[in-house]
Amino acid sequence: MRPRNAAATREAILNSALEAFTRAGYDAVGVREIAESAGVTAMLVNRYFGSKEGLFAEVVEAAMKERTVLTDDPATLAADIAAVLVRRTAPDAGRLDPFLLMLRSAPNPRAAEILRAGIERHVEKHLTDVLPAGKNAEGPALVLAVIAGFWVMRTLIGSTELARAGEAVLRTKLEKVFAVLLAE
Amino acid sequence: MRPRNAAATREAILNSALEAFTRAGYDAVGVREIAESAGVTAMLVNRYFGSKEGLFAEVVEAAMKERTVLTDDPATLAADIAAVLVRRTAPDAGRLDPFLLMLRSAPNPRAAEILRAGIERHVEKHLTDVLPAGKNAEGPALVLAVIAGFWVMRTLIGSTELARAGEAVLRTKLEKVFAVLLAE
DNA sequence: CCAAGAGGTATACACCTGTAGACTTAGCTT
DNA sequence: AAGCTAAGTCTACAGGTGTATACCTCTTGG
Repeated sequence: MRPRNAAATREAILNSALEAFTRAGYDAVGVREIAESAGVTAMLVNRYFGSKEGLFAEVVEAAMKERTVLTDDPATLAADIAAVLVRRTAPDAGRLDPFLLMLRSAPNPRAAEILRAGIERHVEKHLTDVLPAGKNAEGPALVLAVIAGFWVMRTLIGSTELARAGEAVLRTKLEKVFAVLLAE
Repeated sequence: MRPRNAAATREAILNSALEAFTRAGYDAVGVREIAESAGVTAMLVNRYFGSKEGLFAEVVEAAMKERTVLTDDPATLAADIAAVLVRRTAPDAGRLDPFLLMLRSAPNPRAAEILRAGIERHVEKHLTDVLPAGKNAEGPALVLAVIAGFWVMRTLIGSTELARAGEAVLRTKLEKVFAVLLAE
């Protein structure tokens, strides 16, 4: 049994859940699995978060609230996004990115709705704030789409072509794409 | 009981499976569900396809073999892809696209591997063939990534920004992106 | 000192999962 | 008409799902 510390236990469950949901996706993870890896019984999860869905909602909120590593300078934004993206999706990179959480959980409609809300409230908003307030309203959304797609093909699917391609080439091409999308 | 026609029954199962896997993804669909909607017992699925995984493999093969509607003219390729993509992801469009099959099933690693093979053997290859044989080897893979990402955000997640944006704007921006990626 | 309540566990339910093995029946062939 | 085989079904298993109810036990406050 865990030492009786509600706050710490909650945090432990939240961490286990983030790891599990990101690794396998909402549907493929059971609450028992999450609970066990937090050193706790399954029922405690429901006591603290109401339900599996409630737990997921908190995980998403926590994952998206963390500031993304981006410049505040619109001029280097495209290059910055491209560089971070290529590095984070590299075959040897640690696999704990909010995008993976999203892509692996999105097939479940309830999870998808939670994710949509989180993205628009945090990620998309953050991107919009950095950009000069112009009339390019769909720019950030399209940038996110490209990022998501790159994650899908490079890590979920494991495209051999994207694995073989040099990182420099990918960075260059993606930078051009982001530049096009972020241009007013 | 179905009339005893092995070929027709096989086809019926295959069609039901394509529909179900595309609508809900590999993990969220049970063989009983597929069998029932084909007017058949669950065990017949395994008799014909060996296992759920075997069935999925045949579904993917069939779905990807169908020729994609693309010009053979490299000059209008970018515009063509953009137009088809925006139309097929429209909120009122019928939802039976191989990309949905892929995105909803990719979280399962075994399914992902099957999908990767299918994509590289059919879709990616088709795209490569249309392009002028240049040294832009990662072009087609990146185009697929953008398409996949757009599908994710517009239909799986349901981004309100991408729903609000006019189709013409989306088409224009995507065309520019594809042009960048397909350029040598 | 001991009772109250918070933190955590145990048991159970109703249902679904993929698939193995034994069984039945329809339809063609002789 | 009979019989054989392909086509299809039935039953069952071993395990997993989320979660509701009831229970236990440690810690703290009076």
